[in-house]
Amino acid sequence: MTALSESSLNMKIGELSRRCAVSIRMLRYYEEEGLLKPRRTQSGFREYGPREEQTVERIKLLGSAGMTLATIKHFLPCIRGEGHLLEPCDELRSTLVEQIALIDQKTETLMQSRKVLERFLAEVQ
Amino acid sequence: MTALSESSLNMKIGELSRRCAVSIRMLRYYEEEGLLKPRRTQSGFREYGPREEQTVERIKLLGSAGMTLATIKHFLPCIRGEGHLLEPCDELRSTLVEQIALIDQKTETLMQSRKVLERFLAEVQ
DNA sequence: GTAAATTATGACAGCGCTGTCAGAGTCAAG
DNA sequence: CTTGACTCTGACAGCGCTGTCATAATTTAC
Repeated sequence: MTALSESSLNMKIGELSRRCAVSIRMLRYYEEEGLLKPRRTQSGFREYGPREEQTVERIKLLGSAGMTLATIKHFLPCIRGEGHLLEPCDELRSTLVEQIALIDQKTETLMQSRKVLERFLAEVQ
Repeated sequence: MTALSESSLNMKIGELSRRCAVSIRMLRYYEEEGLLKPRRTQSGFREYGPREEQTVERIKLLGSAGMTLATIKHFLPCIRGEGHLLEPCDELRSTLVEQIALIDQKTETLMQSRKVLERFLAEVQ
């Protein structure tokens, strides 16, 4: 029987992987890095529930914002619900500001690079 | 006598490093990757001239545009003078277009990330 | 009961540089 | 000739993931 339970209360890693579109490798890696702590069956298989699924979604969200797992791990406890923040944690606030500044800096670098390339391109025409 | 020749015709790696502000490690790496082929003294020391210095400058320029050394290596022969392109090489043209598209894509990703972070930040306030 | 699918752990590789360290030879100045 | 500065080669480490492979145990399906 293929496991396709809707609100899977105890998925094994394969199903969570499918549902979250995150590779099994990465799910194990999240655990390795301390972002996920699934229960285990007697035989040692990982068991994930909705809570873990939610955590993975949060990780994906923050990850898509360019945060490293280490940073995400740090602030995972500050996050709740559908991406809403829990504690008005000052540290989180300043980290967010830093991250944004970092992004702006990277963007600036990319714009510089683009200029250089455009200049080259203009010369090849 | 500290070597500070103006138009150094045969600099050793240390001087080129200073003049180009590129680490010795990287100069050797450029060579390893086939971007630079300095002469050698009898004892095996690398000797660089203005030509090599110019090459390094080009590498820096293209590198600042986000190109990998492999890509730079590929098109180094197409470049001349102060960053002016030599052969109106079609391949170079399309590579430049690709690189620009890549940059735009990265920029787009960064903007997405920024949005996510901004949204978070707004919620912490 | 047996084969196929799934899981477990651990380790190695790769991206594209970049630093650093070790061991040895070379060059310059005093 | 000795010392210190410089160079040589080769190799390992790290960034932050991410894939993959090997070996073994477990579970599932027929």
